[in-house]
Amino acid sequence: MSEVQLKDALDALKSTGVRITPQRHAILEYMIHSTTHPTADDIYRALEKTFPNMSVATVYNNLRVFRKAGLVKELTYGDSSSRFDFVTHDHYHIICNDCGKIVDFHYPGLDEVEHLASHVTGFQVDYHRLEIYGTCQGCLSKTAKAQ
Amino acid sequence: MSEVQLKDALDALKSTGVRITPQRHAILEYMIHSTTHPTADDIYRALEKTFPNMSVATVYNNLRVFRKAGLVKELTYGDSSSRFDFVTHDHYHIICNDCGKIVDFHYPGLDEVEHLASHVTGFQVDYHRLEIYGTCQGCLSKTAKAQ
DNA sequence: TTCTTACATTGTAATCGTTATAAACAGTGT
DNA sequence: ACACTGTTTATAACGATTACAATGTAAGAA
Repeated sequence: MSEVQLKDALDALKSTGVRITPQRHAILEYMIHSTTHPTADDIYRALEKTFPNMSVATVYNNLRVFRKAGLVKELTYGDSSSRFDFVTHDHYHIICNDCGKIVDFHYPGLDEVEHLASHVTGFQVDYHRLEIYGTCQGCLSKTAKAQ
Repeated sequence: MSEVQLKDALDALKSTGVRITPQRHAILEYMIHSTTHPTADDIYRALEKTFPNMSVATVYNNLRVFRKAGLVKELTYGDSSSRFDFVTHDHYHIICNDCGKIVDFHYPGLDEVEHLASHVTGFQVDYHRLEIYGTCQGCLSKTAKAQ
């Protein structure tokens, strides 16, 4: 199934005239198989073994290419580095304020909010971003024990 | 009315044992009267005249103090610098992808999403963040003319 | 009041994520 | 083979934010 995703992504890229290099292939593959939401540096370090000469700039460049192609979303989480998320179905993120863990969950799109916002402000709406913050089960039980 | 907000904010700070310095007073006052969503540097430059010796670090330090006290929210918008928003009523932001303008709009809280997310993931939910992205009227008419 | 202590501010250096740049390197079409 | 265009690499630069050490300042105890 993720093979299909990869193929679709590569096709989508090719159709927009972007060349498929081994590095791009590897980055996409890594992102699709990754269950976490990696930073640029995560990706860089994960592929270091396979591409000893690859530059961090290549990772950033290609993440930007993917983002422009709509294959990847960038999540700016607080002060630290951005995390990147391969776009699959519509889903949102819930983020643990203690350990930074990010978990996906599904929810029907918030079209109504978009419409209202567009109506009130006169903006042409493109998309939205929703994140929920809290504490994950692991950190909850950790602090419970500590007391 | 914004005088009341300022007084409330100062009281809230004092009650948590935070000292009210002239700089803190000025930063809070600026944020409450500001209709935009200023960056740390905006605040710094605005108060330069009144506090010629104030350091940028002071602005950052105090914004962090305010954030921890729940008086101020930090908006990490893309790659550039964070913007800070004095917390008033529940409102959300719509952001122009062209010029970066941020406009407030009201919408009833998304409690339902929070509940579902909490139920599905087992997180204890604290708060959420929602932003809508698009193009503002000004930029829309600008690009319309350019064609 | 004066001393002491804890918190605040200041100025500057350092950090870290990200981007710019220039050179070397493919692929593709002629 | 040649020119062209897009890609990677390596490194320098940038810019926002933070850490740190020194100085300043307010409040409470003696």
